Amino acid sequence: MDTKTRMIETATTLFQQRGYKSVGLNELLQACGITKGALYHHFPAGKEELLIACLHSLNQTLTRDIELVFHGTASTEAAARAVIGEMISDLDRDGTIAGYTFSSIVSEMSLLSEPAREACRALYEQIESIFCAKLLEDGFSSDRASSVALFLTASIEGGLLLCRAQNSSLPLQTISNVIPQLMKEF
Amino acid sequence: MDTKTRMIETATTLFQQRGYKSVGLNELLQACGITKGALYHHFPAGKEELLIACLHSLNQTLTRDIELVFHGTASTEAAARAVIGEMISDLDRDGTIAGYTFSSIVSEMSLLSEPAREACRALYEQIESIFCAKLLEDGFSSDRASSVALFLTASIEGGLLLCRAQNSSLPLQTISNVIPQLMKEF
DNA sequence: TTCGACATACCAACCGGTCTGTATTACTAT
DNA sequence: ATAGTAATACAGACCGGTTGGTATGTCGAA
Repeated sequence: MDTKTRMIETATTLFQQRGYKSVGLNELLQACGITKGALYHHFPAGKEELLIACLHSLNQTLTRDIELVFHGTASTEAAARAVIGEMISDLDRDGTIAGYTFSSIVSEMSLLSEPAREACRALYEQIESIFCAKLLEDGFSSDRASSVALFLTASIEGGLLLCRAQNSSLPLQTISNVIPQLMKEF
Repeated sequence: MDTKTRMIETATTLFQQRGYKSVGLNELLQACGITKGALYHHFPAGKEELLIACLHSLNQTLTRDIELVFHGTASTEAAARAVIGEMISDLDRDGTIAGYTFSSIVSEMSLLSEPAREACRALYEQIESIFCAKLLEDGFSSDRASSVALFLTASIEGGLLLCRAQNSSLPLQTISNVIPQLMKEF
């Protein structure tokens, strides 16, 4: 794997786990096994440009991962619960959340960097659109599909925050169990 | 108002808006209109001790504010929507979210400081317990009440993240509209 | 005259970022 | 085919500014 890709992948995980400011440049470089020369060669604008690159990369990774799960499941409900299930087992195994969230980046950077905020917005939009497409397949109306998609995205991201605060995967488990109720047409 | 209280109130808002690391000590002192002497006089352990104090203070403020709304409304559904309504008008007025959330602190500090994580956990627990009590009043079973309370907390906090990313209050509006569905007994 | 409540000067460590040096690869002119 | 050159891909020393934190000084009230 080339240096640039390795940098992005390593940095993405660090940023997801601990946010932007908390991850120092030197620590980042050490984790990637590179030097400042390499960083500023590939990302002339420095740390923030790397962050944006990480968010774009995350967009593709996340899209691929989620769509993979979605194509293998029947309903949106089952798909959502499968996604949450993966998050739970990741969390129980590693003790930390990285793969599916970027809440730390959103909350920290939305007021600080407009490009970063925009990249986060696009990421959420992408996730919502995948949920939304599946909901339409399930026969939901366009309006309700987009509402429920947003609600799913929000509750999963919020659930992750609760997991972080409790240092446990139970909140996500509860979220997963309540989701069916949300899916009922009426 | 005495110095210590003023410090806590000012710092709380800053931490809520931008997280912990992003708020520099000097900036904090300037915003509070004090000097380092005062800070380290009242909080010998420094910045982190101040953060913990902010979280404890936030716990009381939030409890009071939410309970006030809850006592004035009939159902949990109406109460939750009223709380969200306040968040929306705050957001539309100030352009920034502070009063009801601490997601930036959770995601940034949960791995970094155990006391901070614990304080955040207690905060969420407190919020959930208020929702839960009202749900029990509404006749929900104990199990369902705590599940729904957690779900409400998560989706509101997640909705705030979406608002931050979109720089708009629309996500919370949608959340508010979908909540009734969640409340239906079945 | 002691003690709480600060103010202020100062500090080492660290921050993100720049600069210059160098090895390797790619291209090109003869 | 080969010598010359330019561009790429780093490495690592260095920089000014900022960080959180400390030590000492001041001053009014008890």
